[in-house]
Amino acid sequence: MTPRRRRGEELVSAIHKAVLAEVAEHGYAGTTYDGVAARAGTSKPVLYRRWPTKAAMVLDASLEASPGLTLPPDTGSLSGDLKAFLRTAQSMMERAGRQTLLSLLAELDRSAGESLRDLLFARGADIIEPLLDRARARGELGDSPLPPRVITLALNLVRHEVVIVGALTEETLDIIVDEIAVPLLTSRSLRGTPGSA
Amino acid sequence: MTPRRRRGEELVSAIHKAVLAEVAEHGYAGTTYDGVAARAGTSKPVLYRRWPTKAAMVLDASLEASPGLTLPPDTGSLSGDLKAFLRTAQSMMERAGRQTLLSLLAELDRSAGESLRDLLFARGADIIEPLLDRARARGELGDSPLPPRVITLALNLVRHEVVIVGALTEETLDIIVDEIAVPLLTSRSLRGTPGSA
DNA sequence: CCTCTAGGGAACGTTTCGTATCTTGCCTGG
DNA sequence: CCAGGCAAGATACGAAACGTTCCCTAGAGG
Repeated sequence: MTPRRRRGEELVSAIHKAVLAEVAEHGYAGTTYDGVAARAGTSKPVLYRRWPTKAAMVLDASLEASPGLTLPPDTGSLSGDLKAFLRTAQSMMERAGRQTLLSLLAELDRSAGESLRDLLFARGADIIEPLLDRARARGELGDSPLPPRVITLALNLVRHEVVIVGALTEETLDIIVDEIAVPLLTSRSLRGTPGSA
Repeated sequence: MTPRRRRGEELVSAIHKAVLAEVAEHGYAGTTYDGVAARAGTSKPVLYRRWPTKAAMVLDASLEASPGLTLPPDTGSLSGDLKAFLRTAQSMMERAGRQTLLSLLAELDRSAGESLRDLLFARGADIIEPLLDRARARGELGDSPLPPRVITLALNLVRHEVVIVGALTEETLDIIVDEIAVPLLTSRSLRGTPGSA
C-alpha cells in the first residue's frame, strides 16, 4: 500500500469534495467531522486545524462549489432578463441546499457570515444594474434613478421564497417579475417618483 | 420536603417556561433536553414522551408565548396602518429570535413546519386585507382586486429582512412601505392592472 | 542528507442523545 | 375510602459526536 500524503491545495480540495458529499448524503445536520474525515481519507485534527466549526467548513466547501452569479444574455425585454437572472440565483441557492443555508445563517456569527453573504447576496445589485441599463436603452425605463431597495426587490423576494418558504415555482417567479418588480420599476420612472414626503 | 408532582397543563406550562429561559440564556443551539429538564425540575423521559425533537419542543414553547398578530388601530393612512402592522410582525419575530427561527426552519420537516407557519406567517393577509379596506374607504385605493402576492409583499420583505438579513431598522421599514408597497398598491389601482400579457 | 512542517492515526474525557428501568405520587372508579 | 393504574420523576445506560492531545512519519525545502 502506498500511504500517499496530500498537502495544501490538493488536500483542501479533497476535503471540500468530501464535505459536499456528506451533506448531500446525510444533510447538513447529519454531517460530522468524523464522517468528513473518514470520507476524505484524513483525520479530524487536520480538519480542526483549518475550520473551527462545522459551519465554517461547510461554508468554504459550498463557496468553492458555487458558480456565482453572472449577467444573463439579452432576452429582449426587462421581464425576460430579470427572469433569466433570478433563475440562476434560484438554482445557486438550491444547489447549496435550503437546510444548509438556513443552518449556516443560524450558526455563523456576523464575522464569518460575511462570506455567506457572497453566496446568498452575491452582489446581486451589480448584476441587476446592467439589466436595467439594457431596459433603459430599449426605452422600457425612464432615466430617474431608482432606490436601492427597488432594484434588489425581486432578488430579495426570490431569496425569501427559496430560503424561508422553501419553494419557488416558475409561476411564482413570473408573478414576482411581472406583477411586482417590473410594474414598480416602470411606474416609478413614468411618474415622478413621489417619495414618502 | 414536599415532592410535589405536577401533571398535564401545569407541567407543560412549566416546561415551556423553562425552554424559553434556556433558549434566552444559551441560545437555541445551546439548549438541551438535559438543561430543560433540570431547569423545569423534571426529567428527560417526561420531555421525550411529549416532544420527539428539540425543534418541536422549542416550537411549542414559542407558539404558546407568541401574542399573535392583531389588527392595529386606524392611523389615518394606509402607510401608517401598514407600518404599525409590520412593526408588530417584526417584534413578534424578534421575540422568537432569529437564530431560533432559522434553526426551526432548518430542522422541522414539512409536517411539523405547518405550526411554524402560524408563527411566521400568521395569516398575515387576513390582517392586511382590512387595512386595505380602510384605505379604500378613504379613497387611497381603487376597487380593482389586488393579487395575493402584492398584498403580502410588505410582510414578505419584512420577514426577509428580519430572518435572513438579521436587521430591520425603522428607516428600512419606512422605505419598504413608502417606496415599495404603497406605490405598488396604489399605482396598480390607478392604472388598469396591466398584467403580464 | 537533514530538518522541520504538517498529514494522519489513535486514543482520550466530555457532553448530549435517546432509551430502559424502576419507584412513587396522585387521580379515578368502584 | 380503598385499590388500581397511569404518568411523573429519578437514575443509569450505550452510542455517538465533540474537541483535544500525543505521537509518528511522509515529504518538501535547504
